[in-house]
Amino acid sequence: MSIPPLAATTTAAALATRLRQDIDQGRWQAGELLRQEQLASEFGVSRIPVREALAQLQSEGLLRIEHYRGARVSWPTPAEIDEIFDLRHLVESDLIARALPRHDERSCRELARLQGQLEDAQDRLGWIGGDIAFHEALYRPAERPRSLALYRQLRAPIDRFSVQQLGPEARKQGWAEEHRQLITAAASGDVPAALATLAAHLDATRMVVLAACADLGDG
Amino acid sequence: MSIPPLAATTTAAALATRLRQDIDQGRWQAGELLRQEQLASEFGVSRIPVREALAQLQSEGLLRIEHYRGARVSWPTPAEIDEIFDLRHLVESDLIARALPRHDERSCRELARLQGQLEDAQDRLGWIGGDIAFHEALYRPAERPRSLALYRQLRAPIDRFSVQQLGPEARKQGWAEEHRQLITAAASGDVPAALATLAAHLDATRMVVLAACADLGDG
DNA sequence: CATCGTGTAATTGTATCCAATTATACGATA
DNA sequence: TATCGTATAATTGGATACAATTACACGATG
Repeated sequence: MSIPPLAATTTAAALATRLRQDIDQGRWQAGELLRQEQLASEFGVSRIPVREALAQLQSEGLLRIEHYRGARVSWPTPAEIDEIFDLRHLVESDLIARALPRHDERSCRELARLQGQLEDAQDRLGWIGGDIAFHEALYRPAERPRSLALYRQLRAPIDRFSVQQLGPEARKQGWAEEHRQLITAAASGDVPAALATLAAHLDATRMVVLAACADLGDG
Repeated sequence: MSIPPLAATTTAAALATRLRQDIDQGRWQAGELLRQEQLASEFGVSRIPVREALAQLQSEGLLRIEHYRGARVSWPTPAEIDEIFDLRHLVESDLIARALPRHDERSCRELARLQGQLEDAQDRLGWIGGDIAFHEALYRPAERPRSLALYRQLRAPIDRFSVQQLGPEARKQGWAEEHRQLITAAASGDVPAALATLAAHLDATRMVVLAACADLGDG
């Protein structure tokens, strides 16, 4: 059981978290403008923390702020999505190779627990959050904080496609199977197997995300 | 000749650029606090754009903002520096391998021009800026905007050590020689040679930065 | 009818002001 | 004397108010 985080956070950060979810859930279309005043009144705050939240999301690559015009959600092109998955392949392969030798029985139990929790997730946001948690637990023993942050940063702009396109059912079998193979590889320290599974996992996800991107671009 | 950017920028962005330089030049010590009011009066603006600039620099990893306490410049540990250079190796190797086949006579002339400009640089900031420009021109033909942005992001938190430690003389020979080898490899499309030179270039820089980190940590 | 000014409304960027929190000085107490 | 508690100052976070810029409606003109 985790200790509650003493609530010492800023409203701008809370807003950023909320807006991140809204973007993932497709609240705004491709180039639609996010109005500061509207968001401020919606959440009962002034525009100052709204602006700081928008700046934060811009630094995460989720939207782009144009001078005196407004903030519009960014829409990765298929080429950018490809590039992001190539980068994820580079970074996550490095992470998993470093993490695997350092996994132990306890960390593998944790992985299994997270996977169970993931398969029980009810809504799409919980499901994507569970997937993130699983992979972070998989990579954490590498003790590479910068790479882990980079992993998060690379996922951020494309998770919306998974959230919006995939229900908890789509590709659930293949994806759960790959996760279980990763747990097995972690338990036995089989780096080549983990690398192969990870590559397959990423390639499959890439195809789904590209398809979702095309669909949402049309609609 | 590049067209001047129509000056359409915000004061927060201008402040961020200036503060970035100040951090690179060692204006603040390891955990020293940046005072908003002081910066605001120094630049003749209110605290609002100062805060936005600080938030921007935090997102770049140059400083960390603590709630109701203030912003202090972040100080990478040797382990973090190692990790950053490992990531640079991954990303820049990928970039150079993709860029090399797409270099032509014109782009190589541009590389040579930038290298000449770099060797003429007078102050340390101009020198580091020239190094950044050279590597960006080297990687740009890859047409991988995300990777290029990542390259910038990885350099940002460690360039200060190069700026503060290295004069234009330190390791100038070896470093200029490596740059010329990279130009030759680009002209001939010799990917293995470029990868080897890049690896050596990065490793040499890593050593210098780690030494500078240790020195500045002591003083 | 299309196109170009012009003026007004809407929106963002910044300054000023207030509230919330933290740091510091100073005295009480063991 | 060292430590704790309290009052005050210093600082940040946020709200309100104003200035700068852009978007839009509307009419004039070819």
